[in-house]
Amino acid sequence: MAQNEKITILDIARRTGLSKGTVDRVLHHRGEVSRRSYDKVMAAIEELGYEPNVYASLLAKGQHHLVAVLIPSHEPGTFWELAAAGIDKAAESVGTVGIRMQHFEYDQYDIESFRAACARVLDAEPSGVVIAPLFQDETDVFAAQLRERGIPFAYIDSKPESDGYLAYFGMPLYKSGYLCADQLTGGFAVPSVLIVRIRRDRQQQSDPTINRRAGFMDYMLEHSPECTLGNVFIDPNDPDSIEGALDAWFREHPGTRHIVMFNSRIHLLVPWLQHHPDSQRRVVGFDNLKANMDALRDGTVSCLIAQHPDEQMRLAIETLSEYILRRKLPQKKDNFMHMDILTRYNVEYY
Amino acid sequence: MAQNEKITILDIARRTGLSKGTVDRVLHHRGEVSRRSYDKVMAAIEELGYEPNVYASLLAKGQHHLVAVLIPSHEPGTFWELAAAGIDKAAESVGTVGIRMQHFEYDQYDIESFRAACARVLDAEPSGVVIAPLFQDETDVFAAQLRERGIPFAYIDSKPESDGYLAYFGMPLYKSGYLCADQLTGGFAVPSVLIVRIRRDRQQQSDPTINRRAGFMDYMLEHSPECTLGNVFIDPNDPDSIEGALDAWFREHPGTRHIVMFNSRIHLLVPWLQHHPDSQRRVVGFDNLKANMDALRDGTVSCLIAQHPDEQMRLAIETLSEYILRRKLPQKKDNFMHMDILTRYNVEYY
DNA sequence: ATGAAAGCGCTAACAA
DNA sequence: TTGTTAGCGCTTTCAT
Repeated sequence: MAQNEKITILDIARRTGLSKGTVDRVLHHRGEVSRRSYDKVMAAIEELGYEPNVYASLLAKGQHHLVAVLIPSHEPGTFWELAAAGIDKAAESVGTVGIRMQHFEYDQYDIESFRAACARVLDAEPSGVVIAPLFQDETDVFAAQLRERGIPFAYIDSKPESDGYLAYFGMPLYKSGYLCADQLTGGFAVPSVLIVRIRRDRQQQSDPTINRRAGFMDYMLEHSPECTLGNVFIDPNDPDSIEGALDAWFREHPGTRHIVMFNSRIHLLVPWLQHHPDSQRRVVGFDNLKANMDALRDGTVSCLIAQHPDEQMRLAIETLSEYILRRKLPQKKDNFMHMDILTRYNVEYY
Repeated sequence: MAQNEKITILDIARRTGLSKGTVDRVLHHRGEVSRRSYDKVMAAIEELGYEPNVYASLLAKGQHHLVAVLIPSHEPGTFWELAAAGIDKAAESVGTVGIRMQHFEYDQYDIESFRAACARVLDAEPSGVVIAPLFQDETDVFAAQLRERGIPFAYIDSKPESDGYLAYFGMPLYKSGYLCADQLTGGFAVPSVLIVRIRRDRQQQSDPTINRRAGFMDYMLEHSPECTLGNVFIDPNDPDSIEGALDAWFREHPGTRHIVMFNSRIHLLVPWLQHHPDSQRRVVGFDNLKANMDALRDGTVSCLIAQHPDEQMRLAIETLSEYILRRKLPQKKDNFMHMDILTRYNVEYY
């Protein structure tokens, strides 16, 4: 792969009878070069098989790039905390190549804070940015601004409809719902399933789980058409209401043995589940939050579908780095990532 | 994390009243330095928070390190082909930091070829080596030779009892058997299970799956104590014998619905399974070989337990690189890696 | 449009 | 034991 002989710009300068300076100019397409010289240099590069020495280049320009990461603020124990952890991992691997990272957080329930964070990102003049987009329209606006400035960007977790991004890393949502249904039912027909959902108040905030729910529904339709699907809405900030809501539902439908949630909050059900044990019950949720994994370990939750958000972050950052440093485009633009099935028997090393 | 000011060896030379040369000497512990100077330099380094500039270093010494990878030869479609793929991935990430990779293959059924490969590795004078050890004793011998020469090494997939390695990356074998049993039975008691094994002829070749089998047995004992476990041995090179062996077994035990293999060869059963369809059957195997994943997709195999051997390889190489370049020890020496559960609903993006 | 030359931070050979 | 110095290959002024 790598050339064994080390051809330097000096070699190609000599070969063409030009100087290092001119060679450098054509190498970086920064004009001020006669057509004739340009061609000669290109020919020599081709002929000699020149490959730039990255270290020398980096050393000489002493330049450090900045990659900005724009994600919802990550309180401990939340999904975004996991993603944030990926920043540090990535920093380790690309930090050595002259890329620094800075993260900018916003309140996922406050569109204004998102706008403000975008502005701060632009002020920092990054060479690239990773975006976890929760507000569709605002993200499009921001993406346009980035494009205007020629700043490459990548999405993680989800992505808006608009194009122009360098890469996307995330879970295939529809299929995750399908997989979830299979794990919940084991492939057998079941009489009824309880879907627990978060009550979202107001706002254009799109529900990120609709696609997942659709996949789930389709699986059930195909494999368990007789199944009754019940919905219960809870308020994550009011534990009592959760107990109440579940009590109410089970009073009506005591036979339900299958419970599912499509977001990362399955851990909210743990208290109720523990007060009402049922060895025949199956509970499936999403994402490897600590609280969720604990519930898996003690058997309260049967299965979790997870996706290593830190890996997605790392990949996004590395892809961006490759592009920034060497203008290398990713192999695939849309990278749908593997969905991990977690049970009590394989959580340990996750 | 990263220092914002760039402290160079010149800074610390000035600070201590010494020269760059001396600073460099203490930085690389290459003696010829008075105790007094040494201390002063160390103090200054600490104080100023000096961090070496990797590019400058790499540029100056123009040296490229070699990491040797010693694995069984990887015919297409085998487990080791997957591991080998990780070499290229790692090459991408550490290649930019002055580390090249070279792999040395051996015949996993021929101890002599292993010895020969070891010799070739030593000849190449690598700065580090990754070993996939299949021959316990010979590996120990080789490890000793490496230690003698001060060459760091890491194991992947499995590791011998002896110490002295830098790191290990692999699957927790015993637990993988346990997990496998859970996936096979779904947690329910089952009447009988057929275990298909590879007939190994002669040689001290340790069976890499014994631990896995032990984990499996223990699970069954706990959850399905009444279960009958049958063993059938097949010869991977003789497809006809496979059909014959299975036919024979099922003639005697027509009620068996659970089949498992503890190595990566579950795909060998596909022809037989397809000729004898049974929608109630569950078949579980290991490793994400293409043939296995195909069988998963078409429903012949129910579940695969996999481990991304390419990731293990990548991690081993990166860990070695960190050590070679910066003498940085890995956080954990023994890295038991996550076991992935693959079903037809989540193979697609694996 | 092109060339010359001064670094970037570190290494290593050579002097002292 | 320590200091000096000439590169490593590339970038970037500043002349020309």
